[in-house]
Amino acid sequence: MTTLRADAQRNHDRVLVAAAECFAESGVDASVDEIARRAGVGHGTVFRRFPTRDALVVAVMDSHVRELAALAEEARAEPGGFARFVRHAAAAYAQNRSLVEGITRCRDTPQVGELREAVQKLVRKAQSAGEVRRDVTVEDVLALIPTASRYPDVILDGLRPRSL
Amino acid sequence: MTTLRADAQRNHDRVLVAAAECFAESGVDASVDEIARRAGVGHGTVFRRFPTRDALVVAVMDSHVRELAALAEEARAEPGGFARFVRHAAAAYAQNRSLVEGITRCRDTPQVGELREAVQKLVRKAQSAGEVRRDVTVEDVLALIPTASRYPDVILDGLRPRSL
DNA sequence: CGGTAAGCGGACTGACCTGTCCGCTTCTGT
DNA sequence: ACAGAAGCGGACAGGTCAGTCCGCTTACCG
Repeated sequence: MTTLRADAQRNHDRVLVAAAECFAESGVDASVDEIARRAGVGHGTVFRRFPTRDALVVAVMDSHVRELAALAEEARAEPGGFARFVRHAAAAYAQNRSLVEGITRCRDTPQVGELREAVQKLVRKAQSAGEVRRDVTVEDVLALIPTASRYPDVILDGLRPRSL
Repeated sequence: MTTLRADAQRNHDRVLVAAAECFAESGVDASVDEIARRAGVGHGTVFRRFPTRDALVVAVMDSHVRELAALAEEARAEPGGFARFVRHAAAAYAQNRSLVEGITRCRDTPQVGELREAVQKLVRKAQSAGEVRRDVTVEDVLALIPTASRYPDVILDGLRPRSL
């Protein structure tokens, strides 16, 4: 990929920012027209950089997913990091309504794969420490985060081993 | 409202059945055309009975909501009925993907009001019996049922008072 | 059985959306 | 400063969907 012309690069960035805002506000189905308007470009310009709307969704989710993965990575270093991660991730979901559907839609991208891996390690560590039920999987944790954004304590309690 | 002509009544019922099926299979955004096709009528007929798509959604949700309310009513009679209700409602949600968004969209209908009331009583009783956290509200329970359709144990455990 | 009101359904409208295309503009290397 | 490449954006095509309308059909009642 040869370098972009300066104006093209600027528009590229503007589109990405505008798309992230639109998705967060109006959900992941925000129209390309709306995004282009907010970015101050024609919608043809959006399609030149991102050949389909889906490509744009993937591009926007990319950075969000990376952040979550980094969060999981960090949390693994601290004791009790699992709960911290769940709370942080839940807060991110609470602030951005596009994350649930957006990340679901990007399930098969390598970035989400890395996120899964990071959370996997975190879960295993927490299980070894007796902080989390043995039968809980990464998928379970990722699936539960949206609910945890409203009910963190219910979810965290529910994930702890029962003190029989 | 004068009584309908026989054929009109039959079509009305067919549309309702078809709509319930389409919503369950394709989600609550299934198109009127699809519903009309399945019902074997023209889509003009659908719009004559249900002036907007939303009215159709409300009509379909109505019976589902009534069932859930009846379930809550029943459960109140039995000991441990709360968990039973949550599991049953969760199962209903699991089988019908339209319930989550459908019921959310009908939040302000009197039927959902009755459901809320029935669940309210059930929750209070369960709290008196020490089966459910004191700080849990009806809204919380209704909001958690979709998650409970995938993770009943996590949710039920999370709703129990902590044995400190 | 025949008149008539009720009902039917498909053609039509207008809004909205994704994705393409091409004449015009702007940047950039020399 | 200039030529040519890179980029721009709005017009356009093609699709879907909700909702309307009206000429034709069908059920009902006397």
